[in-house]
Amino acid sequence: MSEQMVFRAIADPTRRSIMAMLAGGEQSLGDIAANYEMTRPAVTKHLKVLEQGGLIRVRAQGRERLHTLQPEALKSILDWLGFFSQFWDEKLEDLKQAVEADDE
Amino acid sequence: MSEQMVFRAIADPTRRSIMAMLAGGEQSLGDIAANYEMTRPAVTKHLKVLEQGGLIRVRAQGRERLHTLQPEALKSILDWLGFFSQFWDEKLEDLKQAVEADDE
DNA sequence: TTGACATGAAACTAAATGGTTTCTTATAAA
DNA sequence: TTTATAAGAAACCATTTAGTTTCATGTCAA
Repeated sequence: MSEQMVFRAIADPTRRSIMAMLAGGEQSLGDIAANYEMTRPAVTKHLKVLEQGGLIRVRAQGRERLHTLQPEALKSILDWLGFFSQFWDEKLEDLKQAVEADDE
Repeated sequence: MSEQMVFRAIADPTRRSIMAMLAGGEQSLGDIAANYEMTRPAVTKHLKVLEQGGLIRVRAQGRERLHTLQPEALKSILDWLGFFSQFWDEKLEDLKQAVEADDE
């Protein structure tokens, strides 16, 4: 679950779309795949990449596998953006610190 | 310069490293390439991807090409993160709005 | 307990990606 | 005006990626 895996995971538009969909709540592979032209195995692979990046959690229930968004994993991205905010706008850095303080 | 090109550009660790380096100021291809094991043409390709994502600007000076960081392009990423902050932490959304208000 | 259904796994393919080498062009400096 | 330097361009290669098809497995329901 390295930082790199998060960047990799969000690089693909289909995966970002899946994340947006899961923001609406837990969904099975079938539910998710119904929204795309591609086959289920293709969607499964995207879900695996998202899981490796820590962006979703998977839970088996009966013969289904339910996927839930894990948006906290996006903090790596926020950290990275924070570095550049030095050269851009100090407010992003402030926000980042606020979010982190919120963690405890 | 689509949103996708920004996500694609930052997906590669070498390119993120180049961005960090350029945060220190304008640099020529030679300057940048000196910091990597790979050949100059390889670095050139990375720079092209960064340029396509709007993350750097290139300016010719004599026989050199000077590259400067364009961190504003990272706003697409911030926007996208902002959507998920709904499901995570409202503070990120606040920050995003603050940054955008700052634009005028 | 048979059948249908949700998923996993494996083998394969096409295209994109990250890299190389070689060659050319433009500018600066001796 | 040669010569050296900075970079672009093109052709090529290996690996990864995003997708497919086919087959196997586990679970629910008739």
